[in-house]
Amino acid sequence: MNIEPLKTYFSKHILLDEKEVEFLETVFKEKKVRRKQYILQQGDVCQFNTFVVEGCFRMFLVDEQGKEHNLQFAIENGWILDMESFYFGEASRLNIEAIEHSIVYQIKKEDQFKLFIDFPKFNWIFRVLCENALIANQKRVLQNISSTAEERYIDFLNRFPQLFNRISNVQIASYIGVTPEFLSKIRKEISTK
Amino acid sequence: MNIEPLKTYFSKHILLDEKEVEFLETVFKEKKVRRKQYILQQGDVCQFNTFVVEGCFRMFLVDEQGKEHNLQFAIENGWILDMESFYFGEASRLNIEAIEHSIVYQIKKEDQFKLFIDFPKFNWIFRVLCENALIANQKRVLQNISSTAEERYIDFLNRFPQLFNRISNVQIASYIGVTPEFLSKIRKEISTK
DNA sequence: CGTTACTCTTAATCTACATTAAGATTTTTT
DNA sequence: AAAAAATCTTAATGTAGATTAAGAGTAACG
Repeated sequence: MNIEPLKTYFSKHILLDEKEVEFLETVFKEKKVRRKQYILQQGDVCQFNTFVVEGCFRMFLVDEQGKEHNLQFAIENGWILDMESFYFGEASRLNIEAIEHSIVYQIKKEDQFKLFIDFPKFNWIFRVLCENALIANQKRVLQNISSTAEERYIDFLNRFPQLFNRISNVQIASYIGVTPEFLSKIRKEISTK
Repeated sequence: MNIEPLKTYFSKHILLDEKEVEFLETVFKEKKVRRKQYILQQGDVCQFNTFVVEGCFRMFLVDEQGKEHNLQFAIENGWILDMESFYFGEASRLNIEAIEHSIVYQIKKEDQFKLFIDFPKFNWIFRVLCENALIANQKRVLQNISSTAEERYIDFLNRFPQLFNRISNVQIASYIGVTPEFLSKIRKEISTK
């Protein structure tokens, strides 16, 4: 399998030798996912860690009232999975849906462990990736408990400018934690400033 | 230095050999911190990753209006640091304050890297610790955008029963993202149910 | 041991955001 | 190209939680 995009991605973090690239080729599987298809449904166990080569995904929770809440988006060069379900084999409460026709590479838990054990370099990379994700997540928590919806929206636009024209305001509203109606109001206020 | 508590802690995750324990003894430094003392002040660079042996800390942000927002608590066997500042050497926007008289072990960035490089085992442990922290943080984000303050409070009590009698409601309110007055109202409602 | 500093509560008023509903517009599917 | 589905907006009304203020209780410190 041709894993050129993943090779390019990892090369930005660390130098890979031939053996490592070869191993990546054996453990990652390519998958095409059409718009609106799910790669994880609540109730199922998250079997794969997913690297997005092309396209766009969202991971969301459906609450008791049936409302959806977006936890994360992932586009090119991003990773997406329910870590808890993936590592602990528990049924997931989350869904991952393609927002656009997409191409992903997926790796199974056992292969990821093999990767960490046989090539500690990857354990290092994934630690760093996880730390960066945690830093970003902590900022989001702080923002949720200290900022207004307008501030959160403006910050979202600054932080994910690539997403602005790719996803609907309904999805952005769900990510920053407001209703689409209220986001519409915010956008009007901003535009008349 | 006697790092028995840290040895015990790591032993729960993985078996340590003598060389590793020796190394831990050379890189971790004990520090006593009195109640209300800061081990990190906003504007400074976070120089240490801190393991709590005894006592209790909170990490918080002070917003433009001077209000404090608690991002994290740490008690016995917990870690606390501003990762972004620690790894990237940036000035921190966060504060870490002792809520009780405490004892901690601290490690500097260079030593932590040495630990990761010389003993990949620790790189593994810290990846796992980080993944667990990320999982917990993502749950908190989801809760912030999908649950009421009352639900968040009840969940806090269930998740951190050890903290309930150790920290004030003011601090809990700041963690779940409401004012102390509103938390008081919530508590009243719960008690009359 | 007294004093100072926090904590907790109650209540009145205020505001950010939710809900409901409805119509116009755009996008997607067939 | 038509039909169906989803998006975006506006506006009226409702509510969770903030603000302000004030008093009583508790803990901390010199």
